[in-house]
Amino acid sequence: MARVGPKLNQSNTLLMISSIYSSLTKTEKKVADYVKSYPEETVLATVTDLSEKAGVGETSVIRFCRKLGFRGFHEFKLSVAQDLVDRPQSVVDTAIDEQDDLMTVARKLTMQHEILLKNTLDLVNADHLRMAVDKLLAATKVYVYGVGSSGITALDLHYQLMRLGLNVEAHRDAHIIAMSAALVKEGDLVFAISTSGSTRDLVDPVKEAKKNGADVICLTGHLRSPIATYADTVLLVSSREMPTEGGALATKFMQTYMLNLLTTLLAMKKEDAIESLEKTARSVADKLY
Amino acid sequence: MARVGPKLNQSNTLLMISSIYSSLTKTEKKVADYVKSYPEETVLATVTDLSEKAGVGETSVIRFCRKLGFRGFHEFKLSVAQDLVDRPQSVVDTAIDEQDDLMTVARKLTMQHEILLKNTLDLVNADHLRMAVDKLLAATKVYVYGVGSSGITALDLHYQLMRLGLNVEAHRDAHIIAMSAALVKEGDLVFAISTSGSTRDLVDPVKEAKKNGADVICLTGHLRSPIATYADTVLLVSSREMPTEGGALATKFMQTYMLNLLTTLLAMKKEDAIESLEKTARSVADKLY
DNA sequence: TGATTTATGGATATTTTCTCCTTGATTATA
DNA sequence: TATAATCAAGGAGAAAATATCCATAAATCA
Repeated sequence: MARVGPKLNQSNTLLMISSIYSSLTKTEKKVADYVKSYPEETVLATVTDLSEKAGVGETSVIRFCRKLGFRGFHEFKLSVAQDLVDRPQSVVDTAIDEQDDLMTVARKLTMQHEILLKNTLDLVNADHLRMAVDKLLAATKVYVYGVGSSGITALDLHYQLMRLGLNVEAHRDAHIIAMSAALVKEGDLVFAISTSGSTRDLVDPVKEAKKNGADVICLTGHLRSPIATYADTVLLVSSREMPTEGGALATKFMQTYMLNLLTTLLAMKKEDAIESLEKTARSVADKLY
Repeated sequence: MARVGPKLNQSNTLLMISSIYSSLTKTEKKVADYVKSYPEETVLATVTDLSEKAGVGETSVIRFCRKLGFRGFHEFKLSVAQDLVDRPQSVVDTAIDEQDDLMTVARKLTMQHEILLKNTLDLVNADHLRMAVDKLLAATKVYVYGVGSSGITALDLHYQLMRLGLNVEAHRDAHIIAMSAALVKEGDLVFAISTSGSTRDLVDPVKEAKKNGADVICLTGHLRSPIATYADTVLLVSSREMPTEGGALATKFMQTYMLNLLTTLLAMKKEDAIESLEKTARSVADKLY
């Protein structure tokens, strides 16, 4: 018979079976029935397995595959396997439900994170971002401040800037931040991280630092917050709370993204960036098994 | 080690190859390279074909498949076929160029992060994730360990678990980790974070902790790494080989995602989770302007 | 350096796929 | 109704593919 057949990775084989079902012989229909009922088992079966399960001869199985347009049993199985991959659903509600199973939660959470990413991209202000990069590269010394969850982000930024070879110091103790800010000089850069933008322990030191002549960049989720008012450069991340709960989760994630963006741009602009990265990587190489 | 390996129709095999790439032998890497470069050809090839194309013996091809967790070449091909469905995206297409302007970099980086998210979703092993959640909730005390960049992630996890009301402690000093691990008891849970999975300062304490009867969860980018071998539960995130090519950035980002997933699931399963979150939020409310 | 482990591929065994051919059933035709 | 012609179906065994075993080479260790 003429080869009507599907090319791998194109049409839906299970559907195809239905469409030619009426043109199949009695025996071939048995095969078709089994395959449609148990596609997962079919994918793992051999010709002999399938012929037994369907109650037909092996030859009939092969003929069935040929009739569908495949070169043999092997190609047929490959195609059924591809049908089993769940394709991305177009419209999905990403709100996590109490009784969602684990993988559903994972999928929905991934989608939520994707949406957050897109939102933050919309919030990126090219001028402020460029300023931030230039100021970081120009600064005599960079002081990163943050408390609570943002304090940990401050450590992340410190880690990344240090690896790029910048002169940087991070603090997440309110008292030490206050003292540090009292000592900054012109040419220094303060990088304040605060999700709310209203944290006293950060707002006061930022005011102090500005008075002392330092430049101030802030990373926050709220544009109209005290800290954004005092800062010279504002990096904004999406602060929209996630449906389930934790704004904290979303915020941390978006802060990480923004730091990556910043680091990437810095690495592109700083000549010896790659060299610094390699040096730091080598320095811990012998700590591996 | 626990078999995390790929179940058909679940994880992304091409990605899995990248994640264990460093643990492959020279010959096996040849096979991996060919498969990653020509997945379409691979799906239609026989063992002999593939061994010739890759320039290795047939046996090495079979061994390669087994190493990935498949029963044989057949299952391996089936899984690669499934990967080829509807996945034209790759990080390569969004490679950042030297002369890209700032917003282009931002857009490309966002895309890269989206792809990373999807990739890590493919790597999520439901069984291990469920185990991780249950063990975290059941543990008398949770010890989070990490050094370097992963040490900062350890602080993040500590922050999130603490807010959920768990009994948790985090360490990122190699000596203190070693001492802490020497003192863990049955009923305790060690949560080890290591991108490479080969960091001595973590592998040794993990061994020690296991000897002392503690359960071990690890968060790593490499499935076939020492730490994954010793751990009872493995949480895998998408990893990239080259540290200079943004590997470190990607890792931090994906670790954050995985922690969010874990935290979300914990919050869903733990009765007084919301209450704990509210309590901790109120406790810092008066620190705002 | 010699000993021991690990990696590798060729020879070969085993399994699986596929072809050939016989048999039985059904339909068409005289 | 008998006979020819066509078609469906499966078993036997050939062909092809996969997997195992084992000898050898390479790497690592003591």
